[in-house]
Order: sequence, then structure tokens, then C-alpha cells
Amino acid sequence: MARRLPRSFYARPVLEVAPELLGKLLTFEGCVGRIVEVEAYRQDDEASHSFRGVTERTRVMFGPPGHLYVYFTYGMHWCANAVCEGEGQGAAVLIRALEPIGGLEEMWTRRPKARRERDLCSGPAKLTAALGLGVDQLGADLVRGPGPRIVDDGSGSPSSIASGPRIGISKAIEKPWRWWIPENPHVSR
DNA sequence: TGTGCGATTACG
DNA sequence: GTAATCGCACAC
Repeated sequence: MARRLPRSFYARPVLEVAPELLGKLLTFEGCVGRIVEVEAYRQDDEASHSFRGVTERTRVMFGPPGHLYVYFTYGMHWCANAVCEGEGQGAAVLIRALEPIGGLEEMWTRRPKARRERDLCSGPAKLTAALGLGVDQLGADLVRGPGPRIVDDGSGSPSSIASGPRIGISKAIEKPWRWWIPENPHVSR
């Protein structure tokens, strides 16, 4: 019932792709979460890692669409993005929060500091910890590969979507490139 | 080679 | 409000 999104889904403007990822499922090795919050990043965007061009760190972000860009930050956290647009564009969607759907027991084990279910995946570094995503998944093919994937379970798009400024950045704070499902308790903050 | 800071989280 | 913790990007 759940099918992977085709490469063509990702090979579009990131500002279109990002809100459409809401409601889709991110899965990895038995853990499943519904995407409830995302942000878009582009090459012509001061807040984006890709703003300075291709580096060792951003190589995957400039690669073909439909792959996973995972980065390490604050000396301890991993965050996961779906690469969008075309090769060389440097665009990606940051997955900021999930509603846990499956593999909750494993998530609780990997997130011992979580006290309530809504603490498990309500942040970009929380969800990578809960699912076990890290450097080993850098560059993973979300469309064809065996690892992490984003699937459509046929539940349709959310009945409403909210948007506003992105979180945790100091540049380009005026861009309303964050989207989330209103009232969903698993959204960050 | 040195340094400031980050697409965060958790705790006081 | 702020410590934790270290790799990256850029200055020197």
C-alpha cells in the first residue's frame, strides 16, 4: 500500500516539494514516522549549507535528487535532508519532525531522554537519533536504495498546512520556508 | 594553524 | 537562560 516517491517527485523546485512531503512516511530499518514539519534550503539562500558552493560536506546536497543529505552539527547531532531539484542545484528539504508510527520500542531505546511520545521525533536531530540515521546513510538513495526511504501510504495530503520562518538560523530569517501540520503535537517547539 | 559558530537538545 | 561538543569555513 505504501510506494516510494519517484525521482521526478524530488526533481522539482524545492519550495514545491517541501510542503508536499508533509504526510509522507520516512522509514528506516523497521522504524516509521509521518513527516509533520519540513524546511526548504536552496543554493541562493544565505542560510543554506550550499550557499558557499560545493565542499566536501555539501557534495551530496549538490548531487542527484532523491538522495539523503545527512550532516553533523553542534558537535553531537545529525540532521537529515532529501536532496531536490537537479544535480548541481544544491537544494534540499530538511526533515524537522515526525509523528512516530512504527518501531516505537526501538525509538524509545535510542532516545532514552524522551519522556513522552511527542519527545521522540519532534526535532531534526531527535528524529535521526530515533531512527538510527547518521553518517552511514549519507548519500543513501531514497528512491532505489535498500536503506532509508520516503513513501506515500495513500493517506493524502494534510487537510491544512501552515508556513512561517525557518528555525535556528541567523541569516535569511525572513523567508517563510518552513511548513508544518498545524496542531500536530509532534511538531518541534 | 587558529578561531568563531552552527539547519540542536536538554537541563536549570 | 545556557552548557555540551566538534567539524567546517574562513581568517591569519
